[in-house]
Amino acid sequence: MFSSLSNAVKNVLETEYGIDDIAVSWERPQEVSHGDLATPIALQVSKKASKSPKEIAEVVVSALSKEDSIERVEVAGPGYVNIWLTPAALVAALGSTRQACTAKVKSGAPVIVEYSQPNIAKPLGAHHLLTTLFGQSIANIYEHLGYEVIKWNYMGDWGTQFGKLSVAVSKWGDGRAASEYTVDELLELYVKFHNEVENDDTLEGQARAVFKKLEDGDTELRAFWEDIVATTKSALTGIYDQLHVSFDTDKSESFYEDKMEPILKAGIKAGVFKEGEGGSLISEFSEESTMPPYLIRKGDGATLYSTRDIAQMRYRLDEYKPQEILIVTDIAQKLHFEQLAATCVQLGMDITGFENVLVGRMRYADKSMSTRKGNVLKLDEVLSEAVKKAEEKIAEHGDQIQSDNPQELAQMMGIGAVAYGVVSQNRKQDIVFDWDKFLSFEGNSAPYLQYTHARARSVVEKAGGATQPQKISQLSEKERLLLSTLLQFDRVLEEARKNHMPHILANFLFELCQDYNTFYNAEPILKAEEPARSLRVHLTDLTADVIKTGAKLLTLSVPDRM
RNA sequence: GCGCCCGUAGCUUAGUCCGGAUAAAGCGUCUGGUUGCGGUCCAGGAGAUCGCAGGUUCAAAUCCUGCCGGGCGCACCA
Repeated sequence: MFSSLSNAVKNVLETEYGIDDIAVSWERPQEVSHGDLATPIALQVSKKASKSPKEIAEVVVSALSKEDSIERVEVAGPGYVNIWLTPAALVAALGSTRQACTAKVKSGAPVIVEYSQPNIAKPLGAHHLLTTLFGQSIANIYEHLGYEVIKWNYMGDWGTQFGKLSVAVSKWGDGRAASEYTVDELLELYVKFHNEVENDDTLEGQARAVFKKLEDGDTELRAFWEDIVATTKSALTGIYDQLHVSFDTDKSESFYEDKMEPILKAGIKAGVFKEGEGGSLISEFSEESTMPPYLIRKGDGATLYSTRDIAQMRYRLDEYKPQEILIVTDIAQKLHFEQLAATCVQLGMDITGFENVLVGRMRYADKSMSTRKGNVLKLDEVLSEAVKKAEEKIAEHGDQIQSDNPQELAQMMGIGAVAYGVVSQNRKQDIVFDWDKFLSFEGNSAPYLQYTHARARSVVEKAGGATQPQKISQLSEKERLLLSTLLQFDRVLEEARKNHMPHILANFLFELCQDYNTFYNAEPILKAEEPARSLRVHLTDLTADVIKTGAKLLTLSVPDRM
């Protein structure tokens, strides 16, 4: 429907003013009194057409007034065109919203989404929430819209940190086999290593030497490494399950162990990799770029994350021929990925589909989080605290709770509140960790969405199910508002996908809940006369479906009863 | 030093890419609303020189320049 209106506007602009290269944007007016749809197109083309905005708007209005779906259209303010659609057109258009609740059939080249990136031998920290949840949501939205998605967890399972851990275990461990240590114990040893460096400055060198040995194929170290990887992966699984996070592959740093040599050879041969200080290998960039040189190989011949990232880019392009590669990382890594991209281009790779999707950093109010210092807030602690708070909340409401399974509900609310706190915010924003914020249960929060969903489902159930409304000739103000919000759903999904911004979807769902609750309080549903009753039940049913669909894409579950 | 990001009601944020109507919400605060389809809800009030100063424009939170404040990055960690 929107596209037919857009075409009508485009046609008249072309015939009247010869303007044929403008995209017509539709907005949802802030005020109900401004109609269902509005476009500032007349203001935008005013200069090009050398006519006043109002004059152009009049022309657009007269063209649009011939459209069947339009009840009323007028010029407003400085030159806006405001449109009121007919009730029949509005109700008919709900079909596209209903369709948007079902995942589309997948087709086309795959989209690789890389996110979470935990380090082996370390527990997930609260700060991993950002890349993990934004990545998962972005992947979910792509998948829902019919893209073939490869969800990729690229774990830090290689590198000098392994040398450090090996040194720490042999120096300060209690003699147990490597597989016997828990992740938390491994973290303690890792932290101890960094503390001891202050007393013994040979430790760093030892760690590097041990990693070099591992990389050269030492079988004992290899077995040690495998034990640690297995321990960490099994610990991660539980926490990912709670967050509704899952992956299609976890090909990690070690996977590229044997894929770096060809890259290094080719890069040297092509003259892209040059000798740097101390026998190292670097790539350099043009002066205009202002980027510092990129270290590809260390002076001692050992590889780096940059070496593996180049090999990984090559591998992904060759193996999957993806249309997009989205790597979700925090903003501190921006320079690294710019250098990576420039280096890949120098090596002749076509990386047009690559984007480093940046998320903000999470900080505590006072100290910055650093695994090396051990002052990390562990994610499992955050989650269990959230569930505990939800349990208290449920107990407070006692008799009003209708859920059959309060424990499951506490999980949904607690984990949901934390996840919503992350995913409802612009991903580029830094987040200062604050318990009150993460355990918010009122207002713009996961439980608000969950409550509204349960309420709507309950109404539909009491109505005996929803049916297609017939012969709607008029709409109340609240019905119209809810309806036009519901109609935004498919466009919101596309916008969230295109910009890799899940919070656009979260904001929409919140607004939908507000509009539904306003409607619910203003109009009787079950006691209304036909045909209003069937329309209202239908709107209620669709609202519930949209909330459930959208929430799921954001990793949130919503209960039918609570 | 060079580069990047951020600065919007008391607090937390949306809006900035692509300039347009009276800057939009949540929390907090004040006043109201349930013999009712689920009150974890709803209606309303107060609360903002959009960090500061210039510039471009018919029109600037949005674009440009400078400054201030906060954060981050800048080769042998990832």
